[in-house]
Amino acid sequence: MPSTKDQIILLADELIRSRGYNAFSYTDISKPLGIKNAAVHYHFATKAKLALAVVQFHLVSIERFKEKSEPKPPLQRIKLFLNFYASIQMSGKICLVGAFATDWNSLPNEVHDAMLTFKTSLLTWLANTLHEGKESGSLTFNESPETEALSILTNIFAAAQLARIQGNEDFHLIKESILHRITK
Amino acid sequence: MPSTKDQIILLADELIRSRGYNAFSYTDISKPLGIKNAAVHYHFATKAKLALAVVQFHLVSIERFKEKSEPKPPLQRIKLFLNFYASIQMSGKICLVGAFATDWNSLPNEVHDAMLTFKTSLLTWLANTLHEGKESGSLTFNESPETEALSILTNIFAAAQLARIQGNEDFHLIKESILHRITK
DNA sequence: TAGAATACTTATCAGTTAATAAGTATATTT
DNA sequence: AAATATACTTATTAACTGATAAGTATTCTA
Repeated sequence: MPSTKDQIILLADELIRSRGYNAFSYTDISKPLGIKNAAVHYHFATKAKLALAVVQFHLVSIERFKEKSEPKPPLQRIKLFLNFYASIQMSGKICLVGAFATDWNSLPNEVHDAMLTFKTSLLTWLANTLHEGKESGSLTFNESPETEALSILTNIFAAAQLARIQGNEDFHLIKESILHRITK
Repeated sequence: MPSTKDQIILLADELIRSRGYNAFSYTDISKPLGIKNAAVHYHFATKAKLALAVVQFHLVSIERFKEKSEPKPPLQRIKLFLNFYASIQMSGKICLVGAFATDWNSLPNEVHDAMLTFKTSLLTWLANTLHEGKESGSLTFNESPETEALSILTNIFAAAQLARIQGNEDFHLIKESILHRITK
């Protein structure tokens, strides 16, 4: 069973990516976990520090994802990546990047810095994977790997946001068009 | 000089797209306008109704944009569209779609419905413009106009969000890659 | 086994939130 | 000129916010 601290982080992540950073309170954390408000403050003195812990949790998650997908060929890795976003979309959530971009100006510098690390980590991995796929001839695209990575990331995380407005048809159209673009 | 009601809408729009729906208060509206809290409530009884007015303002804006750009050829229209998003990005704001997607679950059905109209209006215009451009031979793309429209919209509005995390270099890379993709 | 660190609870707070009721000045209509 | 509608202000509220201080039970350590 995960520690209280980990449960708080997990729930905060859930809340940030389903309701938004400025739309959840310490009570939204403490009540479901059956603990008191002050217990949350014991683990995370401020809401900003809790937000930082959520980003750090994602940084660890992405590292695990990289390691897990490493043995697979580039196209398979990209598909895993896109399916990961599909699961986000299906659970009614959005990507951390989209969630924090909206509330950017209510977040402290530490969170800004951690989010930059997160974004860079994602884009670097995507660009490297695309590059490797092009070298080996399994992937095709016109732009540089870095630009194509940007295009894919913006496509997929915005698609999860768009899906909130209307169903998930658009999401899958976008997902498929990304795959068309890089496999043709 | 615009009416108080219009000034409230304009300022609310500014606040929603710079800080987020759940990060601004009635005081953030009343203070800069030199009026009292209750005056804002006089024009917009609830915060949700103010949000709805902001969406409706955008619906009118987009209609004006369509009319204004109508005489121009498809590629020029797309360029105007992308430049409009560039101005959003440069002013540190984000698209309404991105802003409300995050706070989606704190918004009432009326706003949801209006946002669906907004999204549909944007995508239909984009798809029609792309279609016209392909017919006349000025634009080229592999997917259907509807899918390409989805791809362009997600690219550009997510790019404005990404730009919050780090500079505006990525934004321009994405903007250029969209143009490459449809002009080649 | 004494002491200290860990993980909380109880109790409280000052500030902010959206919202409401009642009053007032000004402009418009009849 | 009287009546009415418009556009506010004054004053207040209950609920919630993130945060803190002080106390307590349990576990680990020397």
